[in-house]
Amino acid sequence: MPKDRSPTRIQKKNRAAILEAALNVFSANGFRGATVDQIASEAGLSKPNLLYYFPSKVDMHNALLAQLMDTWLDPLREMDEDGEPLAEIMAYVRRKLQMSRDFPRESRLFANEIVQGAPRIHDALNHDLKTLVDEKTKLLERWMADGKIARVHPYHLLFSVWSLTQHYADFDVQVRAILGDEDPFDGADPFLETLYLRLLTP
Amino acid sequence: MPKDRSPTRIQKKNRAAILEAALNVFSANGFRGATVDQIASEAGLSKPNLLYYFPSKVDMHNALLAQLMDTWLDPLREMDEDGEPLAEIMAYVRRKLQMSRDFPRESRLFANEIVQGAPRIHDALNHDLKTLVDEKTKLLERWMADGKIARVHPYHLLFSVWSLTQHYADFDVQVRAILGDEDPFDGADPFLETLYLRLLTP
DNA sequence: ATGTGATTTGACCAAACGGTCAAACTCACG
DNA sequence: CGTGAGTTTGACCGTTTGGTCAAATCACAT
Repeated sequence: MPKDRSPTRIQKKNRAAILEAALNVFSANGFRGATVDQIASEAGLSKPNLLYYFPSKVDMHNALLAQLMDTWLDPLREMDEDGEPLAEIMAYVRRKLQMSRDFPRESRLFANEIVQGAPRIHDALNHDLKTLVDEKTKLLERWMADGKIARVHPYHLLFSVWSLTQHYADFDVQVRAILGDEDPFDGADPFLETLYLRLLTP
Repeated sequence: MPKDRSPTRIQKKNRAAILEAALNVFSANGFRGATVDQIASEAGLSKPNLLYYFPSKVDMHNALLAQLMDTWLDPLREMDEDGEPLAEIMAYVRRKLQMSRDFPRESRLFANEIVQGAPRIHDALNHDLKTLVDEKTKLLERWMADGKIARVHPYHLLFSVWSLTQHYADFDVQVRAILGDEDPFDGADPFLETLYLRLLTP
């Protein structure tokens, strides 16, 4: 087992390679669908070598989810109470859509986990996510009370942002089956712009 | 193996029980995450007995997906070109949301399949779905050209309906983590009503 | 009741799985 | 170069998995 000391050059390289491979395999097959052999082969390492860096399959999965949770909530965290309300929300939507474009595997990792009941991240949902969401919905409600944006159910407003943006990553196969060669994001960007402008302009 | 003749009373009962159990297990764990033993135990039958009715795990999964594909596309099929455009679309959204409420397991079965690249229903997406969608988007474009509804990208309009409605079934755990005791659909219904009214009113 | 086909099951199998371990190899550093 | 820690692996283990099979039981038409 690698020591707790500062990681060696080799440790850094291999840990990164393993997490990269694990992300590919977990996001494409779900936790139970992924096999350690598959991750090992994708990382270019032997199976025992993998388990030398991560004691078990669950550990790899946890490492990915933990590392990801923060990144995933960042776009919402950045919504600024001092900014122009409508512009802040539109920017949030744009950041979320950008994450679906740039990190589709991460999005599918979450989707897999949540569709199957989130057995491994239930706590994070009820604490980290719930806390942040409650803070930001208060902000949204203030903006609505001030007449800066139209009145809608703030929780469902957030749900709509999540579902509309993550759809392009999670249901990519379906989207491409319909669109053919057309780049999904070329159309998604102006569509969401229009949608939220019409929905939220007071 | 049961004969091809007209199914006996016992065959009907057991096939139904198996599909019901399989739907529970597949939708909660994905294809690879589900085990035949689990389905058998949930159906109250022995494993060999299960495989007497369905020759393999894949066959159970296929039976579910095939049986489901039609049901799933029905709400869109019912969108009537002779109806009032805006009302037709709003009714479609309501039907889709109702399906998320009434058939969350079916929704998650699809979600699991598509998030993981739809390996088993690629063809159905490219034929059945694509054909129906192309037919209905032509209708939407006609309505837009006639000024009956606002101009938006028709494909992305359909994506938005799918993602916004199915979100309540597929991401149920997350939605409930945020909403607490509040019934998700109580808020979803008026929210989507408002959203599509504002988006599509010309 | 009896015979025939439909139904059910305990015992079993080979492959795939997550994980272990001792032995071998490599690297960095004095 | 030598040495000790860090790294790698082939062989192996127990369990789980999808699936098989022969034998036993059941349902029902005659």
